[in-house]
Amino acid sequence: MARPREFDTTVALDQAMQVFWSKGYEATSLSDLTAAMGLSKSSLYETFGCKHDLFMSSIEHYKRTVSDQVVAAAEIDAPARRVIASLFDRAIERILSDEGRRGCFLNNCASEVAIHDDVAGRAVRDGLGLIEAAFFKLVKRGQVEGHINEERDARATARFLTAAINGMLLIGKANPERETLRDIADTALLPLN
Amino acid sequence: MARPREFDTTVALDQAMQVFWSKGYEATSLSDLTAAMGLSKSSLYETFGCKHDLFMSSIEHYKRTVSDQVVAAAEIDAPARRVIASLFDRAIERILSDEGRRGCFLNNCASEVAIHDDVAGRAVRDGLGLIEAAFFKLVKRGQVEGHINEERDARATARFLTAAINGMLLIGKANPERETLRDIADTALLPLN
DNA sequence: TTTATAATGGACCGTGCGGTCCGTTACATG
DNA sequence: CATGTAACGGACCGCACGGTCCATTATAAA
Repeated sequence: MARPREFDTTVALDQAMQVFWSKGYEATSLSDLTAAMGLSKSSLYETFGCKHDLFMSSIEHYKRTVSDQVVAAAEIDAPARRVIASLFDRAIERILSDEGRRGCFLNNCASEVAIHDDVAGRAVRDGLGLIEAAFFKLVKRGQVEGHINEERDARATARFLTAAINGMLLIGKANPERETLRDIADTALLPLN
Repeated sequence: MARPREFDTTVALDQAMQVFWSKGYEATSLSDLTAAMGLSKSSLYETFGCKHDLFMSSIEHYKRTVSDQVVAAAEIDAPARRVIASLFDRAIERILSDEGRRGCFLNNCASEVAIHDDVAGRAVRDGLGLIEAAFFKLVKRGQVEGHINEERDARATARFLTAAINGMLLIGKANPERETLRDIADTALLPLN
């Protein structure tokens, strides 16, 4: 009956997300998107709607990806405190790789559009909530395991860790130096004592 | 001989900075700038050069402003630890005010342009260095005064505080809730113990 | 093989962009 | 008052943007 889609929608969405992630919303043109996704404007509009719709879908796609990774990390069979430390370590390595310098997509979105774009802002807040939830779980577990100070409020600590890792990613964009990032990560873990 | 300038260059530069700060570089048009600055395109080009030149001047203007404020704060006649805490408090109040939700201009620039624009990136790094330097001074003083743990490395702590306050500002953009920000600030100060 | 159908490429549109240019204006000087 | 000069407003330019539309194409079903 119909000509079948020659492209994988999820793959295309991922490619769109990569572009938004690297360039930001405003600086991304439809040409950038169609080039990266390998389809024409008409197909893009047919499948994903307008630029802003696609942007929102990209955020949701990122949230899915991140939440998968973060849930996976939270379930790693190692002391929770170690897992938290390794999340910071991994973030450092990512910043120092060329690809990682673009930081966290949610972070970028919060910075660029969260104030002016309520819809995107809410999606970003939800996404950050996923990260906070993962940290919360880990902090709780770490307290049970005895490696994290039980006097700390787990919610407050999780919120802090979310802010700290995002702050580190941000600093890393302007100043991708291992020593600086190491200092930030090491100090950020002190409140766990 | 010549018709004198009817506007104050510094004031106009400040107005340009406000626009870039609120909207970001890409989303700011020349019309936005001329409207805010109260002059025409030709005068803008005559006095400030192209959009990117004006953007760089805005960053420098911000650095001057910030460094003034920050130096002033660092010199306040109060225990350094208290000054640090009040810097976080002030940041929280600013985020919760409508105007403050746009965060820190350097922070925004780091997020939006630091990766793709080397010149701006370097200026942003310098600016963050000013903040780090102010924290460094305060930490050192706090250690002498006996309110900050002397075992802490002052440089590492200053770097951490810079990342933490910027992380908090970032989270505040997506989630401007007092309780969350309070948690972040309180926990961020624990490494001083 | 024919037919119905939907994805496709690319021409096309109006708009607003960053940037240039020049005639006009208002003043400091003589 | 006359004149030289520099800042000014705004018309103007080419371009790329986001978005629309439709003839063409390839295929699954009959």
